[in-house]
Amino acid sequence: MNIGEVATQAGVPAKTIRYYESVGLIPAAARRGNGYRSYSQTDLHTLRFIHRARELGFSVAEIEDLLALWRNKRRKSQAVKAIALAKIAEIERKIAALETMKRTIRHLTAHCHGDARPDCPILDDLAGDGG
Amino acid sequence: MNIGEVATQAGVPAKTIRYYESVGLIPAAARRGNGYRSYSQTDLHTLRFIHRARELGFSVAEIEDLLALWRNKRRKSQAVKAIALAKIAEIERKIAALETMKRTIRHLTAHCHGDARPDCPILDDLAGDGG
DNA sequence: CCTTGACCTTCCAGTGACTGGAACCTTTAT
DNA sequence: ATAAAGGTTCCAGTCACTGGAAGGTCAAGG
Repeated sequence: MNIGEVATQAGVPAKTIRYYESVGLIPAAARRGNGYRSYSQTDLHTLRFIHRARELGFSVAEIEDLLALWRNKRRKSQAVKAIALAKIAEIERKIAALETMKRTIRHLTAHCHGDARPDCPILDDLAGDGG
Repeated sequence: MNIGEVATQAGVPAKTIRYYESVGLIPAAARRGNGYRSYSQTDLHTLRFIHRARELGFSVAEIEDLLALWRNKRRKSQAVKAIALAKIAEIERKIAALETMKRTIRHLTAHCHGDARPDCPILDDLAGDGG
């Protein structure tokens, strides 16, 4: 497969695949006589793995670890589970931070008329007049 | 005030204040004879406004709009409220995406032994074997 | 007078994970 | 012959800083 086809099949832009290669997340692809990159089913499988992990919020660095574990038939499942649980904790922290932001902004908007008048407690509060 | 003091008072690193100036978020500060930047109470007030808005997840571009509205005594409060409500919607989208990630990862971990054995449904699922 | 240290200045480079675009080559179809 | 669609490389930009180098300024202490 050329890069375009594997990109379509894996759901990852061709440009991004070249980027993954450049940063060493995937090994350098084999080349055809014309210099085009050539991908196998295994490469496609790996790219799909990466795509799914990225969707789930894993960083490229974390995916490197995950890929090493995936390829290592002797890995311990606890190593994988630890990464997943840490990611859940991180997601929960992010959600909590966003909930706090949301509550605060909602609170600000609650007292703003939202009409043609200039009076706006949102700006006053952002300025620190109210906290 | 020198940049260090206004930085402490506003809760924004000096480096970040110079950055804000360089990207035009704040006007170029007045300079003393020795070339040091000099800040007024108004500048401090603006920096605090920016700090608080950043904490609440507003981008620098959005803060530019908010600052323009803040300075404009004839603004309509609906313009401010619209930005705030759009931000709430954006935060809600982010939270929903994170919740989906969390549910999926939690689901993956639920079937992984997490022990010394290599068998790991997390990796199998990431690879697409199960979805 | 000299030094030390804290503060200030500028500018350049790096972060994460791409993405856009230029300039060019190859293949396929018309 | 030519055009379109694919491929190649490399450089620059995104966002909001942050780190660091190399140097100027200021107040206090010996």
